[in-house]
Amino acid sequence: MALPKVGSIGEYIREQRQQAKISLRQLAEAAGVSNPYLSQIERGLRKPSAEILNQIAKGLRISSQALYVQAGLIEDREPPSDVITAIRADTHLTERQRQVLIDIYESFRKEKRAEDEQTSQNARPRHDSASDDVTLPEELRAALEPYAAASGDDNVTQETKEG
Amino acid sequence: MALPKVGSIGEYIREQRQQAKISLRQLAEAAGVSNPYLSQIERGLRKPSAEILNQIAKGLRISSQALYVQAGLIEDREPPSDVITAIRADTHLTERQRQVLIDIYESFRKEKRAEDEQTSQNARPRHDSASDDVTLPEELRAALEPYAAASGDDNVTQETKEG
DNA sequence: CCACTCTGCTTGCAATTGCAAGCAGAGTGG
DNA sequence: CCACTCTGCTTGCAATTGCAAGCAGAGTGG
Repeated sequence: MALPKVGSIGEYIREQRQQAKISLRQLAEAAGVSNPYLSQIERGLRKPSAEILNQIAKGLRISSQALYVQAGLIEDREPPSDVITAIRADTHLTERQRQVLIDIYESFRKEKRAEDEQTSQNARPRHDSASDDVTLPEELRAALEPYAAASGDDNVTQETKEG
Repeated sequence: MALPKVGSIGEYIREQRQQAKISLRQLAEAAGVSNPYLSQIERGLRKPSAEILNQIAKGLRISSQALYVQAGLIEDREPPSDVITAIRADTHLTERQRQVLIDIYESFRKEKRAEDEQTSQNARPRHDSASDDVTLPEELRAALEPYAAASGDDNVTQETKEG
């Protein structure tokens, strides 16, 4: 169960190569690997490094991802459906930024939920403003205050608020 | 230019690990590799196989793709902002909430990029305190003002900025 | 001080990768 | 038939991976 089917990567490469009507040696050259090695990879006798895999994908002009998925190295297209998952997976953010985004998102969710409940039965006092209101709970307002409140100064305070 | 920087995969792993506040041995165990090997990978002395890379990604609970991109094994042609996709697809948010989240996210991205350029020179750990400044550009501060600053005013603007 | 437990790193070695060289079979053309 | 050129495969070996064992330093607690 652990390994999807590591061996099948070779078969897959061979299939793709034959479909492209190119010889083993041709692909080997295009991919920058030796032909014996490619032969062994296709037959499952060798476990190519990620780099080699990538070069082969280039040589085949197929998506590297397709190859990695076949190799069981990528979970087959992680569904980005979940906002939190996407945020967590986003390497372009700092951990702190991630946390803030998630906090905001969750507060939005809570708020929206409460709002939805209101439409059926009256639960909470609500702002007059009809559709567009976006409120943040107190804790989050506090968290955002440094950014939203300060208007005159560009330099955000260096105050460290731990934990 | 083509290759981002193959060696940086190790640094990237180390960064992610330290950000997650786990020790080398802990990650090694979580990833199912030996601690000496992980040490060598992080320092760029070893070129891990695709499989190992995948396990490490799992251990770090980050996207395998992010790691492959870092390793220069995937062309990163994919929009790295699955976050935006996820936000757009989230039916539990109001349109206004979505817009705010996306705005914040994008400003974070800009900020992080600038920060990375700064720190790319020295491979040192960042500020010890995780208190990293999370700043928002002026336009965003303005956008958030109604929520963070004042609580009484309902008069949300009707201006629709079609994007 | 001493024992214990973390931290990451170094060493030495079996296992594996990756390739140069070469083999056998099929096809082409003189 | 013979020479040549494809096809993919096998062999043997240097280079590399990946790990068990162990080291040194820092921190904790008796």
